Amino acid sequence: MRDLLERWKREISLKIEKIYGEKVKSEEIIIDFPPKAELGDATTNVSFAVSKKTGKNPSEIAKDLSSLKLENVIKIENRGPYLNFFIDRTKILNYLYPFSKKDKRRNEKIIVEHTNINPNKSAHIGHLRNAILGDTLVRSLRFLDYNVEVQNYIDDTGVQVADVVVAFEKMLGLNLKEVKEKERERRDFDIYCSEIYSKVQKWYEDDEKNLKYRYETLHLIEKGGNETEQMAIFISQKMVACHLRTMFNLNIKYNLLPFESDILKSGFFEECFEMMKERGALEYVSDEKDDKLKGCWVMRLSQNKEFEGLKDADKVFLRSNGTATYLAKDLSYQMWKFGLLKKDFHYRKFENCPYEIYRTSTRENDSKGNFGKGSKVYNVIDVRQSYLQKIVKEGLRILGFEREADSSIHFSYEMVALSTNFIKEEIEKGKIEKIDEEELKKPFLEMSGRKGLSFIADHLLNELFERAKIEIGQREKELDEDEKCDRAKKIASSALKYYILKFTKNQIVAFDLKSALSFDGETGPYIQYAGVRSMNILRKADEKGIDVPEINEENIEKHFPELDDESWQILSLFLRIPFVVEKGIDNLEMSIIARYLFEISKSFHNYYQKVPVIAEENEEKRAAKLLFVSIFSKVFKSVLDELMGIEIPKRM
RNA sequence: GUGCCUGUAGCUCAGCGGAUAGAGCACCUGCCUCCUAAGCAGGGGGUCGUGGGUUCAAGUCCCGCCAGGCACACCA
Repeated sequence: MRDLLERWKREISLKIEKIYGEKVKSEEIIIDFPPKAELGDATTNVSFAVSKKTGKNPSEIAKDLSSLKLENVIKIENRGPYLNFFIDRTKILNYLYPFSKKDKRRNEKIIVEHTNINPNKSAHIGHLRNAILGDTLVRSLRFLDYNVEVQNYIDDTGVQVADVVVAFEKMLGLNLKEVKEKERERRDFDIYCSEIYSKVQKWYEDDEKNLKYRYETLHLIEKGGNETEQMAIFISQKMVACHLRTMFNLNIKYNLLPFESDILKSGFFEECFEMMKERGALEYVSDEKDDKLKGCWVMRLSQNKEFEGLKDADKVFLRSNGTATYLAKDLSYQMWKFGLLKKDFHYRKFENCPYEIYRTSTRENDSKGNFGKGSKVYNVIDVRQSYLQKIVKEGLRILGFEREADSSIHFSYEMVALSTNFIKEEIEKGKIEKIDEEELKKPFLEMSGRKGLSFIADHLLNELFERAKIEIGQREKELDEDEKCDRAKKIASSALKYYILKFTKNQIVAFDLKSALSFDGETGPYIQYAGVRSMNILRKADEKGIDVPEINEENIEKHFPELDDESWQILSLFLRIPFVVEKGIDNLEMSIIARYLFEISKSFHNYYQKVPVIAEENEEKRAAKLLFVSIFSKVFKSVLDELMGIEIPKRM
């Protein structure tokens, strides 16, 4: 399709030169899609550009240009200043998905990092937004035939996990064996850990003396070779397994789990630190100086225009106690992703996962792998970390890695907050503790683990699942449990994904349970239902012994001249798929893709209502319609799956 | 203080400088003997926060203002 449009542009450019003697380069010509289907399959407003050069009336120009002859175009209509193109329907198979995948993009590897949930808490709806946006980006890139590696970074060091260990060992007095038993008892181990993590925070507040356990524990974990370290490893592994399971339920998968502890042990930081020093990018704040940063190695950014006006433009890289800051770890990791470090991890399979996934390792006998070395890196991280992402990028630039700095893309999006209406309902149900009245006057509140303001991903998915089961039960009384669960799972997952994806990235999602649980209107199930309806028609045809023409060029040439406009208009929407996906990626706006799929569904529902297929009396026309439905069904199903990981249930 | 984001229908939100400003929800009216209504058709409902500017054309671009949110740690 893209090649075809390029050829059109060249033709249009030549024609303009021939008529007016003015040159409008083919790159300047924009071929777009008209706002309404009856206006054709493609459109251009090139007349305005010509008008600018010649001073002629744009509508006149459009009229002159409508005499063009373009490849596979059956009719060109001028409507006011616009030129509308109507494509030869019998040629659609050349441009329809599955497209001939001949792009030369395979050599390039793109790395997408998303999800990144700390292994001390359960996934909440904020993490869902991250994972769903990240996964849709990954799917879109793969759809356009890019080679993509998905990484889910695990921050298993630092106080987060240590606090859970303190909770088990010191607050609850459990040893490793007992913790393992606890894990076997509770399938929702992540939720249990979140709970005790929150309790241990209070435990610290109640008696400051308890804080000493945090540092003792941190020290023991760092030193290694003891049961405390073993417990920390056990907890983070199990937590990660829980997170992977939650995301797997949404059809979201990863290729590699880089563990922060491995980054530290592999010496990435030291290598990066040396390079930074060599480039003179770091400055040591000497102990003699009366500076609050004395004893630290800092990145001086105050001279940098980008960072003007900051309160404090010096970022600590190495703390005065000799440990690396988040910035330092992140920069080292980012460098590794681009293959800029000499050092590399070892790799081994991560067990406890329903599909094949690797984790980083520092064990000498684990294998070498072909991870990292990307040419472009997308980091899916919410907008609150923009500042740090900017510094990481600047770090690459300072080190002279201009290309890598430019190829480091922060996919930033707004947070998920809780709508106060929802919070009020939860307070009434006793699920959330009472909070300040003043706070409740705002439209939404940021989630906070400390205040207990959060909504757990698995709980939401469960509510959706149960609701779907009820709806299914109302429609089909005698359905076996397995089939019912399978359908409910697909419906719940799509409802959740669409709910998140329909928002643009800069819009704060003020989470509201009622709209999240909706299956009507602009929702995932609505989209799935369009697919189900197309299958219903085909099934009915089969039951009645009506022949559905096979999808091939011969049949299309034979039947499509009989095709009604309504059918064609839906197929015409399919022609835009690669352009829509590309636009989504260029703008990092996944809602474009989601809403486009909703638009297609809407046209099909409309068609289903308006156009009888099986009941069509004219056999020729019926064959054409059935061929259309068959194409719709196939393409729609594969596009939904590939772009959003949404599967269509057998029936709804 | 500096920077980023948001402001469009009662509510939640779409709207890459171009065709009559849209969708979903909510409300009202119709449509199940039909390819199952998780659907369809129709209706009411808008000074696109505000004041300037650029343009043949501005909800969209530029500047100012107002209102909300976020970020700027030896936390990640």
